[in-house]
Amino acid sequence: MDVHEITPCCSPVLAEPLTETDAEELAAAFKVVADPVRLRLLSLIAQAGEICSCDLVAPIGKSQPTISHHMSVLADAGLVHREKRGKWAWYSVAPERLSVLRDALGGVPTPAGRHA
Amino acid sequence: MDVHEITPCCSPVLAEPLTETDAEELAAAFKVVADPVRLRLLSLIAQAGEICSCDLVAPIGKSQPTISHHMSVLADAGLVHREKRGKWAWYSVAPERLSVLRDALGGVPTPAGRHA
DNA sequence: AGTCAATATTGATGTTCGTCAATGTGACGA
DNA sequence: TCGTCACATTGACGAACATCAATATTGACT
Repeated sequence: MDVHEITPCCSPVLAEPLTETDAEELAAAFKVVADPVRLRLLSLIAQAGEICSCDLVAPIGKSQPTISHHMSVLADAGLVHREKRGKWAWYSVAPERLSVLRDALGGVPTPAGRHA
Repeated sequence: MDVHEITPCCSPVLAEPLTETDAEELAAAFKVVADPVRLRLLSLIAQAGEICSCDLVAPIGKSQPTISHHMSVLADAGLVHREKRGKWAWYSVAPERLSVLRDALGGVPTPAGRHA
């Protein structure tokens, strides 16, 4: 499956009416992140900058096929980059892709009062 | 790729290791938004400012119980406010809640220079 | 060649989730 | 009080998904 094309940038959920198709795509994109294992994988990869699958199985505590499956989901969604070097698969995050999701959640330029 | 502007420095997901519990919570939160019907509902409500259930069923094209179910999910997640007035239930969005999700995805509080 | 190590894929299983028909719960008006 | 309208809840069904054991594939090394 190629969930790759998620509408480049501008699907502010709160701004304009979502077509059924746009909603499907956006939902599919969020579904990728809506899993605890994948979130922890993203976290691990981000901190390492670059990491190989062999170092992902143990910290997560799931079987190797399960990790491989989740990494494929993340890679297919474009959230991580996969590079095979020798027998190892090295992963790194694709921040642009995360930004797409973030922007979809409220393209609102921050209500001007939210500074903290 | 034009990643020169990204600065993936400060997102909760990308910044510190997610505990298993934190990952569960975050995933649950994203799961709420990872549904096309709920996204369209959010979109409809946001544009109307305030809207009652009776005006949600037709545009979405699902049964009344289904809409009611999704609205409960959104309300339980705190993404919308529910106010019963007479027989009608009026809904409005809770933007703060969406911000939480957005921040989790790369919490840069809008760099103030990057406007679309 | 042959063997081992790392990762991907297959098949199967249990669970979660979206959906609807039917029914229940209040609220309003005659 | 009775009937109706708006919404919530229940129960059930099917599809999607996360997970693992087993197996396949690919790369490196001798």
